[in-house]
This record gives sequence, C-alpha cells and structure tokens, in this order.
Amino acid sequence: MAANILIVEDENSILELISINLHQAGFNPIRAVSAEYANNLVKEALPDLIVLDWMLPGMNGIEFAKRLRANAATKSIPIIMLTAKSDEDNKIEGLNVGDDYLTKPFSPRELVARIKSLIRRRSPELVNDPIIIENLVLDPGSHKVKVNEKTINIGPTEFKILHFFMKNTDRVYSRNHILDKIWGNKSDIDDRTVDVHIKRLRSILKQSGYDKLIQTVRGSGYRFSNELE
Amino acid sequence: MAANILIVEDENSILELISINLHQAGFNPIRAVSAEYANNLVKEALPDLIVLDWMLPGMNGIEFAKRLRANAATKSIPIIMLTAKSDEDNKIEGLNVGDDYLTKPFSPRELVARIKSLIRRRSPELVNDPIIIENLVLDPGSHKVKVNEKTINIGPTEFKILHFFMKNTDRVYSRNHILDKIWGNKSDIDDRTVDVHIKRLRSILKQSGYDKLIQTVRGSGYRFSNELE
DNA sequence: TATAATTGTCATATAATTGTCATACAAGTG
DNA sequence: CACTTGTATGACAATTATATGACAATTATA
Repeated sequence: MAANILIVEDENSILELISINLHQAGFNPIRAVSAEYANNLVKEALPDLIVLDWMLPGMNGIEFAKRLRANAATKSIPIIMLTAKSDEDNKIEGLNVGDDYLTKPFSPRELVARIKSLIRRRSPELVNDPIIIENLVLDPGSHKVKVNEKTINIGPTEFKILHFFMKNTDRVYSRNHILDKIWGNKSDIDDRTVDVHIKRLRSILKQSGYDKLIQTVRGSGYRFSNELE
Repeated sequence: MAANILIVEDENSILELISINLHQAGFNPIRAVSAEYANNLVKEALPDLIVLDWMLPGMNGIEFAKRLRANAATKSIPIIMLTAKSDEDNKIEGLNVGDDYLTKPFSPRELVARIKSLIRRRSPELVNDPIIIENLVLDPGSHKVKVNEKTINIGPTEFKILHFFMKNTDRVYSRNHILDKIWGNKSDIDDRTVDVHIKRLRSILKQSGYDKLIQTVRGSGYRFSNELE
C-alpha cells in the first residue's frame, strides 16, 4: 500500500510537478493549495508525510507545522519544508519545525530521495525499494532489472509486468486483471496480447532461468512464484 | 472477486483518498458524497461493507445507518463509522449503530486493516483464505494445491471439484448436484462424467493417500470427509 | 528525419484438458 | 450363486487453451 503524501503548495505548477514525481515514485500524492485546506484534510485523515511550502498565503508553513506538532494525533507526521533560497536564516527555523527542508529551486529527484529516507525511517514497508528475488533484482527507482549483477535489456511493458509480478507473488492473475493493472482499466486491448508480453518477458528471463518463475495457470491466468513446483 | 466497499463521505478529497487506498488494498470502492445518494446506490446493489462518515449534510451518518439496520436486506451489511474526534460521547452511539468506528483523523492504513477484519468475519468467502485439511492445502489465491508442502499439478476441473469438496466436507453430493456446482446448471453433461473426474482427482491425490478423503456413497454420490469410516 | 525499439494482432503450432464410451470391477439381491 | 445395478478405470478423439513466430503500425531515440 502506497504512502499518502500531503503536498501543501500554493503555486499550482509546483504542486503539479511534485505530485507527478511522487506518483511516479510510487507514492500517493494528496494536493492542498493552502495551509487552511491542508488542515482540514489532516483533521480528517492522517497522511504519512507532509511536504510543506514555507511561504503560503494565509497561514504560512511554519505556523501550520507548529500546529501539527502541537496536536498529539499529528505530532509525529514527518514534515519536509520547502524554503525560498534567499533567506538562509529561515532554514534553521524551518528545520526546527520540520524534519527536513529543501531549498527552492529544488530537484524533484532530491525531494523524492528525502521523502523516501523519512518514510523509510518510520515505515520501511511503504518505500518502494528494489525488489529482490534471489539474483533477480528490480529497482523501481532506476527502472532497471539486474540478473546476477548484470543489467538486462527490458522493454517498458515487460518491465511493468515484471514489477507487478514481483510485487505480487504467489497469486494468480487473470489476463484481464493484468490488462487493468498494466494498461489501465480503460484499455480495449485483446486478452491474448498478455500472452505475447508474457512470452517476451519469459524470453528475456530465459537465459538466467528465471523464466520459470512465471507460471501458467491454465484457465485462470498467470502466476509469479519462486516456489518449486 | 473483490469486495465492494461503499464510502459515504462529503469531503471530496477524503473520499478520493480512501478510495485510492481501498483500491490499492484490492477492494472495489464505490463513492457517495451524501447519505441520500448512498441510499440510492444501496438500493441498486448491496455493497459488502460501508464506510460511513458521521457528519454529513442532509441525512447524517447515524440516521442512514439506522435506516440500513431497519431494512432486512441491508440489516447485516457491516458498517464502519468515521466519527469526529471531539465528541467522545458519540463514539458509543456510533459503535451502537455501526460495527466498528474510527476517530478522525484516522490513518488510511488503519481503516484498511479494520475493513479487512470485518470482511473476514462477515464474509470469509470474499477473503479467499487457504483451506487446510491436515497436510492438504488448497489456496484459491495462488490457485495452488499443496500436499506436504509440495505443489501438485492439477487441472481446472479437478481443482474446482477439490475446492468445492474442501469447502463442503462431510456431506454427500449427488452427481447432478456436483454437475450444477462445477459445470453450472446449464450443462447437459452426462452424470457419469463426474465419475471420471472423481477418478482423476483421486489419482492426483493417490500418492499422498488423500484420495481416501473422497468417499463413494453408493446410490447417492460422493462425499469428502476427513473422518474415518 | 532516419533509425531503432516497441506494440498489438493475427495465424499457426503445441499442449493440456475434456467428455464419452466400452469394459472391468464391486456391491447388493433374491 | 447367478443376476442386477452402480461404480471404477483406461483409452481416445474432440475441444479448448496457451505458446510462438511473423508482421505492420506506432512510438521513442539518435
């Protein structure tokens, strides 16, 4: 289950940028354009982490952060402050109320890294670290698959399928279910196309022998399992 | 078959948040922004569980819950109430009409956990837990049958029959009854075909000795039982 | 833009499963 | 015991599901 990250940022394009990057990193972004609105959201449901802009219209970031810290329920939610580059002094104050801070302009990659680090500290299971099955390693971050330390060539669709399977082992998934998960539930793509991609994924894994992990369950779909038959 | 979870919540972003989290947890979320609308949905199709906000514009949560309880058809749908943290008193009332409650702000993860628990209690068939009889394990999720930890090869029809039997032990089922259950009641298949599949299932289980669990009841049909004759 | 990579579909090959039947076997009956 | 009835089993041809290779179309990349 992905971690819910609340982003509080009045600049809409920044909000969008962060949102997209977090989503790609496997998180579940929740948007808020003001501290007031964010406050309402937090009163309802607790996010796993908050990315908080320092400068906000109305209640500013620091103020909001302090409020969160004052409340028992929200006290321990990690906060990353986004501070304007200019005021170096604020950094110290920002760091005091937040758990980490980033100076604008920041690199989205950097932000994601910081978030992961904080999330990992509190709930490691929420971070999409590389998935390792024996000598088969899939790293969602770098989008690479390694077999015996060696990066292998894999197409986008095959990567997604492998990722999905490695996250969900020992379960049968019907072709339609896989279609939904990989192509999105709007797709009008033929069932059988899944077969072809499974075939392609298998050929990729063939030489390492890991193609055995992809098992056909006749009449039901496919299963990814490391267990010996 | 994913459980349908009806979420009744007027705050749109919370609705969205819950929805996404439930979806990720493998449930099928259905959204409603008011009790009135939820009521219409319920009249259309019964959800397997309802997540209900206490405070709603128009008809409030408690009111809606009471209505559901008053109606025979919806009487036994599990309800999780979302209560505002302030009013402690309400908790008791909330729990009285609902089966469980969560105080805002709640953690989505906690909500998912409670939902799973309730679903498991009320409709275990939706949860798909493995069925275990001694060292014979049938796991509907992975579609695997294990004997002494070892996965055995089994065809679709034999799997269905074994599944049916393991869910319904110690009862005799006529060939026609089995035909209905496994092939669907439209089948114009010969009674005797059941014999053949029973034979096949028995051979599969032969080496482990579990073929003994399938008992022939002359003149009546078959019975699956772990009890000695 | 040219080139390479990836995609979805199809036709065909291969493999697994299916239902039926004929026959063997077992249980009950008088 | 001879007979009747119900069940077990092996074989088989038909059916169905999956694997695979090829291809044109699309999309990404140099």
